[in-house]
Amino acid sequence: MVRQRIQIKRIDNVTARQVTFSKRRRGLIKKAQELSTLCDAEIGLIVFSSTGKLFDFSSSRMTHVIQRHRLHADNFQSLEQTSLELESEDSMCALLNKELEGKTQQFSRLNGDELDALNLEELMRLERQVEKGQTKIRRAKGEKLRKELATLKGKDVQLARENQSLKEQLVSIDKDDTVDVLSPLPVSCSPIQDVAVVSDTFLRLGPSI
Amino acid sequence: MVRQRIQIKRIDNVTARQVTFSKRRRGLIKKAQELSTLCDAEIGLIVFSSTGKLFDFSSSRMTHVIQRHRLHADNFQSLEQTSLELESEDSMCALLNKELEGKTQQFSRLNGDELDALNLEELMRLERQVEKGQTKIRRAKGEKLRKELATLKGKDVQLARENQSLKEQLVSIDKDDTVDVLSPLPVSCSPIQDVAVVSDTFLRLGPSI
DNA sequence: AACTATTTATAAGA
DNA sequence: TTCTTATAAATAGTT
Repeated sequence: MVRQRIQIKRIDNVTARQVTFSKRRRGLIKKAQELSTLCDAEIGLIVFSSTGKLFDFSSSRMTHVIQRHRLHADNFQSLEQTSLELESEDSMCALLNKELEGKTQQFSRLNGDELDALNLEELMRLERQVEKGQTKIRRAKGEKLRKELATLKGKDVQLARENQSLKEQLVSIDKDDTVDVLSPLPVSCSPIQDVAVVSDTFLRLGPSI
Repeated sequence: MVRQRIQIKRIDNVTARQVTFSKRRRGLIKKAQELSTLCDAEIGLIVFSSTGKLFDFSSSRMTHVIQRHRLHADNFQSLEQTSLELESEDSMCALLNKELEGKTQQFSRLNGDELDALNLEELMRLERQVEKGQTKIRRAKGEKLRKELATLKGKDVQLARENQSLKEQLVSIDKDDTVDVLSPLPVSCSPIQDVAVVSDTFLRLGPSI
């Protein structure tokens, strides 16, 4: 519908799907609001993202909209309504269970387990998928690392400065000879520990930063 | 919002309101459909006109959408929970739902998405996890490949043998001069296609067999 | 319902 | 995520 008209079919790319979802969800909710205001309509809108997140809008209490819908639905579906109503929780559980199983299997396969049933092509697709994820993870790691190092560097400089000023203080105190230099320094005067964090971070790095 | 931009407030003129309702209702439902298709979202939309007429759309069973909505609502409205009915099925569903969300997130992260909340150490753990999976997947691919090649090789040998025997038959038939050699060979006599599978398989292989 | 001048929504890219 | 922008889609007012 813009730049280029798109087909109305599932967007495979996860990122693109999330972006589109975010934009269109807001558009949809805005339209629902406008319709309810302009035409004095009672509206309930429920949206679950593919990741299971809930978004909703209702012009009045959602429970009221749902109640009213049930009343109307009863007129036309009194046959299947009773049995469905009773089983709904059960079937909900069953559905969730099935979803969970599917997701668990996908997860296992991404971890290299339960691969027996896959054919060569599927294995190769899986391999590509893992490589994509790997790239993203490494990029995220690199960024996180850069940020952490920048922070530590700043801290480092600051601590070195503090160190310097503390040394100067000690020198001037030594001159006065009025202080017991054997008593422990207050905590804030022990920069060595904090500086050590820098090298610790370096040690924890993998081979492929 | 055309010819002249309109204010989003109740349309007083009854006719105009009905017309607008009809147009916008269709637009809204179309948008809901598109969003559910494009983004794999579960959507329920309920609209009552000011005259009390019901229009609705749901990407799956409306009852399912409503149930799922109640589950989510329950998580945030523990105040008004009637403690009696929530004991069994509902809490079971809520639990499954939570599990599913958790698994979905893990899955996303393995795919390199939703990494923002992870710290450096977690990212590195994730990287190692992906590498392990990758190794397993590659091993599985290699094995699958070896098997497929072995099978094809066997087939190849057999087809070569068949080819040979067919040629011999042709030679002996030529001698007789009793056969129309222009008529197409029966399917089972066209070994070229089958042999081609071998090289096709080679072409499809990734760089890291 | 159809038309069409405009507004709005939004896909792609930054 | 948020902004921008070119373009597609929706729609207010009219016929």
